[in-house]
Amino acid sequence: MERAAVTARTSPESARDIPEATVARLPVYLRALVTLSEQGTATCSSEELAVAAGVNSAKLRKDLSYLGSYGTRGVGYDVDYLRYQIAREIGVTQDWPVVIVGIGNLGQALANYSGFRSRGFRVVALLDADPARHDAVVAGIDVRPFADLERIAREHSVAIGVIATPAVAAQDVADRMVACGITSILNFAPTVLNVPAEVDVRKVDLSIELQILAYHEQRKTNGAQNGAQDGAREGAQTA
Amino acid sequence: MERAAVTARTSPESARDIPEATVARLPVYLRALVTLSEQGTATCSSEELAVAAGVNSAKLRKDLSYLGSYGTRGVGYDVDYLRYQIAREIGVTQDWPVVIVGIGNLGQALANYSGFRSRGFRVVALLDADPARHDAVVAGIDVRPFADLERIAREHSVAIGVIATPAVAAQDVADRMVACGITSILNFAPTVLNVPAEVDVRKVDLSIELQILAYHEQRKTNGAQNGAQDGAREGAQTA
DNA sequence: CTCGGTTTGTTCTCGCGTTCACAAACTCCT
DNA sequence: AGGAGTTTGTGAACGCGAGAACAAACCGAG
Repeated sequence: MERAAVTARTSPESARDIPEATVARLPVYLRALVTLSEQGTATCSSEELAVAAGVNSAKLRKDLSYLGSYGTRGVGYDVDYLRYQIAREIGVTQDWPVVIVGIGNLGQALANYSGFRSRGFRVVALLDADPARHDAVVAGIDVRPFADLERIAREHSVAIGVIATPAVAAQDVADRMVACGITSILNFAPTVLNVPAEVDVRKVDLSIELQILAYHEQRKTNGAQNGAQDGAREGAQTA
Repeated sequence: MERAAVTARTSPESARDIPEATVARLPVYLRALVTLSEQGTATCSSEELAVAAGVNSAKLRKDLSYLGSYGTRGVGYDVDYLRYQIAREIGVTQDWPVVIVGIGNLGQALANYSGFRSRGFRVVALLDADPARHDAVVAGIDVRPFADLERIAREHSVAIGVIATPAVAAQDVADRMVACGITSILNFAPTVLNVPAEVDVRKVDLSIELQILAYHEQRKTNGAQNGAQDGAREGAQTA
């Protein structure tokens, strides 16, 4: 993992240390470029792209500058060219194999998500620990026993796993994934995963997002008057 | 900071400016406290809670200090007391009514998510523009026409809406939500929403999360050599 | 009461990310 | 060819968040 000094300049243009905040925005730019391309737009300015991506144009330009100089001053960016460059930088010029574990409501929704294949990913297996689900076919893919994980991960060189199980099972699934060589995990289960440092985990948590909204919503509605909810909010001094 | 004179108040000035980064972590702490409470833990130190929440203990203490002084030096935090204080600060001591628009695979999964009610939210309506879905009952709730949004939003004083439609419909849905007085939107559609400044939008985007993972994954596997993607020219060293 | 051990709350410092502002570079028109 | 008008790429200032470190506060033992 120590590629600190080995950041060789083998590839001509690729920038070496892209800030994390920029990495998180590149997919947004990529999607905006795809949309522009489908609309027949050949070139766009940083201002146009920034509006389409919902960000500040100065931030956009700085983000793109980490990848290299792919624009033309006085003109803008070639949509298809920039789109390819960002896709290459992210690493989605061809598909990554992905396994989904936990084929409940959410897992089925994910399996049916059409954006997978069009955006650089391919679902190679659906796994579930519950034998009652093993007969099902979801999104054209057989649901297999969780025990098949190791074989499938090996056969397809799977590096990315998605966890859509209940919270109690998530840590076990993660452990097995790590043991099978998976080094990137997208976790939909509402729990904190414990994994080795070299494994990347991103979490998507519905209730956390809603609670963040609730916090701000409370501030808004309390601006004029406390309430809308109820009045039983006095400082209940327990203990 | 001993602002005891102020912290005794109820809502008005209890904690004015909580950093956004802290707000985003409060729900994580809340969940960890609920788990600890269910396990029968009465008190915990910042270190224990930090481990359970997956963060640094110094960060945890600083976050909690924005809410007030709810701990006891030399002892730690009373689990149930702190849990209540965080829930109150977030605003989930009672349920927020929520509408879900777009009852496809994802919308159904969200409607069935049991974490809603237990974490401060109550689904009051499921709406879909497709008449073919209007006969369905999902999670015990009738799927209604999208046109019912205004009536339902008014009757239930709905402030939070969830968009689970295809991307092309999302902006229209958002516009209608805003027109109905909804001021917080959780958007699962893969598109950028354009809303007035006073409306909060949070987006959850599967393919963006996966692409971020793919970027780091590419860096890991390309540790030594760059260009395993489009470059078969260079001997692919899969170390 | 005093003292030692423990844990919180807070201050300080540092690094990252955002934004402004502008020179460099390109096109188009005359 | 040259100048006017655009737009990119980037240096610099600024604000926020992360983490270390420490004084204050609390408990229990003697």
